[in-house]
Amino acid sequence: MGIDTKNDAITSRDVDFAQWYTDVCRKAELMDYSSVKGFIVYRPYGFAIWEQIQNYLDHKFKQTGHENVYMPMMIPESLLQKEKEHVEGFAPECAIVTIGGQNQLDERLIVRPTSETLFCEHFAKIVSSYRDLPIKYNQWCSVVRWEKTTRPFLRGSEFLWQEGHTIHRTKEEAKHETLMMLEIYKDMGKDLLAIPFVTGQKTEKEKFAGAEETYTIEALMHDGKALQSGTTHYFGDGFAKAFGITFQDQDGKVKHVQQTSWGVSTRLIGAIIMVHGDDNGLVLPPRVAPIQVVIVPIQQAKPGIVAKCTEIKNRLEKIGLRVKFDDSDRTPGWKFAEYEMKGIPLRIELGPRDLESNKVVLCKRNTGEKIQCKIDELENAVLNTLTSIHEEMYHKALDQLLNSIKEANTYDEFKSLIDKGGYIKMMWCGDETCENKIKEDTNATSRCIPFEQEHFGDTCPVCGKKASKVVLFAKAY
RNA sequence: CGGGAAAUAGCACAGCUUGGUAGUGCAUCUGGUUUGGGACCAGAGGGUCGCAGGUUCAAAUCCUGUUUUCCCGACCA
Repeated sequence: MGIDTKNDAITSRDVDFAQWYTDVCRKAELMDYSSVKGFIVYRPYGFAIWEQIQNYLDHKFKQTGHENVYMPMMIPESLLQKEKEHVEGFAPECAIVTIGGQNQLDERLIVRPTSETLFCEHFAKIVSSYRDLPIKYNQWCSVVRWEKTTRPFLRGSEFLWQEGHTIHRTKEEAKHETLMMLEIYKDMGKDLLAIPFVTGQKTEKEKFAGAEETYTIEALMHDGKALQSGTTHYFGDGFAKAFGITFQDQDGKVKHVQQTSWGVSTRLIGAIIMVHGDDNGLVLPPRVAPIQVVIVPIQQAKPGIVAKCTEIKNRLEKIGLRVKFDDSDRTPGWKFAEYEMKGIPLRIELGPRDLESNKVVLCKRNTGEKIQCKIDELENAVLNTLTSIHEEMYHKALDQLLNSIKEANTYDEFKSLIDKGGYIKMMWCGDETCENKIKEDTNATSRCIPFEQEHFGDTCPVCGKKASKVVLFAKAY
């Protein structure tokens, strides 16, 4: 009924994107707010998406020789302060414990905002020979950063993530690791999330506190804003020197290790929502969807309906699919709307008409398209449809990304383009003052120096000096 | 952290101006009829009004503080 619709409907994506996003987060039952600012409850359905991401990445990490470990949550203040740039980068957003039990602590403890320092302290203890290298660790955990403005999944005071930390014998090996992990993240976008990422290097201004080089995967949201979705860092020997991580090499000399770190977070859930979602709610790419297929019975009281649905569920589970059969006494219309809100990629409808003709209706979440399918051919049809849903979603997002990238040859052109959203590519002199000016004038930031470089000018449109690199700018979350 | 708005049942809101200890719709529960796009009828349960103080015979309502959320800036994954 109309009233029902009014209460359950979400804000239109193009009317108020921010409100739409919040509505989807809550109505798709991904999260709930807690009573502490910036800390959210990850509800089962939201957490299940994270678990899919974890499963995918954990497998890739292990395939590439990484081991999972767990570091403490608390960092002694003195430890965090060992690397100058690092502490300066994180100090403003640290939560600090000053009391333990009943007593004031002698040394304050920082709730980890990231674990570089803990890994470094540990590495220094366990490495002595080149034979000990490389060490490739990963940690799944949460970190705390006292953010001033928070939004579910996109920016929280606490968020879940993985952080990889590796140390290597040579610069080449560490750099290779840094780029290999970036490639794994990019592949994850394409294979799992159906999100195309632009990859490239961060400018000096935007790189990680303490890193020598930072690389990034950048995605484009439906509202035209960019989202940094993951980063990998090459540290060189900066941390190794600060923390004394040394080893004796084959030539007998004592050397510092070469180090990397890399991470993605639950922010990826925000990316999925904002890249794929629509006015009916969430739209999940099939491979990351906790439930890939939902079976909705029509007139389920009629003989044979429930039995046939159960049979279909079993057959689909047998080929490895995640399937839900909703035999609750809700009406079909209610179930359609509910599972669309939750973004389940494929719905199977089965009623008396279907039973009679030995067919089912497949309905694709991403397009709404309905397809008749013979029950005998169900397995292949479902697998193929899920595959094509993934491909359609990826290519739609890719088209949006590519169409959004505009070239600016003058600063005026840049300023008018940047307000329309998307990425703007522009020649850049390499000077941070130009980035700062752009930030001040337009609120846009440099997102990355893309790997795919081209040359369409000799000067930086902002300052007029010589320019050799193309940089992508955008307004970002 | 600055500027603005908000907080009353699971959700969305009304009540506040002019104090007299809550109301509507949806949701929930029970029974029945239904079922191909958020069903219908009948009945029932549920809140002390974000939190903490204050004023008052009396506070959802007035005052002070505080927390959280949303929007806009500055900061960041």
